[in-house]
Amino acid sequence: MTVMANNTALDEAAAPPPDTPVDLGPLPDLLGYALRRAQLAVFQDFHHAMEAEDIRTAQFSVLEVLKHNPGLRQTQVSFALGIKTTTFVPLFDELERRGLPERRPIAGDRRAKGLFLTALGQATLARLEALAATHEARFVSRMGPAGKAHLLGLLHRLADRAFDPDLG
Amino acid sequence: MTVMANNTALDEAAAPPPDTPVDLGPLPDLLGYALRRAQLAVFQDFHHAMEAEDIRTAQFSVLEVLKHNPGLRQTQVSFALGIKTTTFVPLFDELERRGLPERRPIAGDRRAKGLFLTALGQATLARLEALAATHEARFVSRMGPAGKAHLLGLLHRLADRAFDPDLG
DNA sequence: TATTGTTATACTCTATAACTATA
DNA sequence: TATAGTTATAGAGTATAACAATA
Repeated sequence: MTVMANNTALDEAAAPPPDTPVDLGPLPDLLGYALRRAQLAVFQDFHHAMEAEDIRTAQFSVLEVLKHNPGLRQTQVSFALGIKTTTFVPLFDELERRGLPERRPIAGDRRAKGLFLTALGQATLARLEALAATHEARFVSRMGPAGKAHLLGLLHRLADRAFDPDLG
Repeated sequence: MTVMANNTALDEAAAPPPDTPVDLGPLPDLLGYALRRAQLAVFQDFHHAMEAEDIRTAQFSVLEVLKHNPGLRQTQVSFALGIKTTTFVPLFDELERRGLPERRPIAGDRRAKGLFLTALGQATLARLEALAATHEARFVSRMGPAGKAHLLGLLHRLADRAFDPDLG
């Protein structure tokens, strides 16, 4: 613990020199802080990898869900990804404007719309998946496949409410 | 892999029933996706835990840094936490309005300001730390202290550029 | 000239309310 | 009455540009 001789009640206080290393206190030992730093690093690398294709994480997730579940309704896609429907609309509008997915009417319910990848969307997603795989490999190389598997398991324990002891 | 009989070019396409389980494809195996889900769960619990004190993660981080580094300049605090100075200003304004930290002039540089916790800020932070400890324990109970230590190590490998093999 | 702090602006993500057209 | 999709709005976080005061 550093001596805190500067923390006085003086009107004018001496400050540490500008390049003093900063003590982050308990933050590095908090799961939330470590998760935020790791997520920022991974997402920044993802965005950098996808720069040429101009695709962000939420957009990539939507395209993947449409690939694996063609015809889903907007509410189903947004719920599955934890995106509010009000957020989903402009996100999908932009993708549709670029011709990657499209809305189609659904027989039997004129309120709802089925979402599908276009041929262009399928071809684009194939390129995105290759970029994502390279991106992923960059981080897996830091811990090995076993480390990644262990990490995914631990992250799942954090994200899944079923592991909350308060919920039985 | 599900048969994708619905992915036709028909104007009107049949949709899966509304409660069909959604196939997330490769997303659950991607580190970024798992990190985002875990971070959302942990941050939501943090915000719930801090609801009575009306403190968010970035605010808590700033208060902790001031506790451990009284007198730091704004640029030093924001740089250490990865917050832009333009974001930091209104964030700190709000905390100062509530009387938790304060800006003081620095002897020798009339441009800069030293940041300090007030007595109220110190007392408040003590309560926040107790709430944060309870919050943290909720998640540690899902994996044990060894699991947390392992997780922090893996997250550090993701966040720290020093582990990037491309950088030597 | 460069730095500290600040204001202004904009874009993304998130959250809420309210509206339409259908069911 | 409820649901699918949408619009509008507002709050946070993030990013850039520009400015005043000072070094």
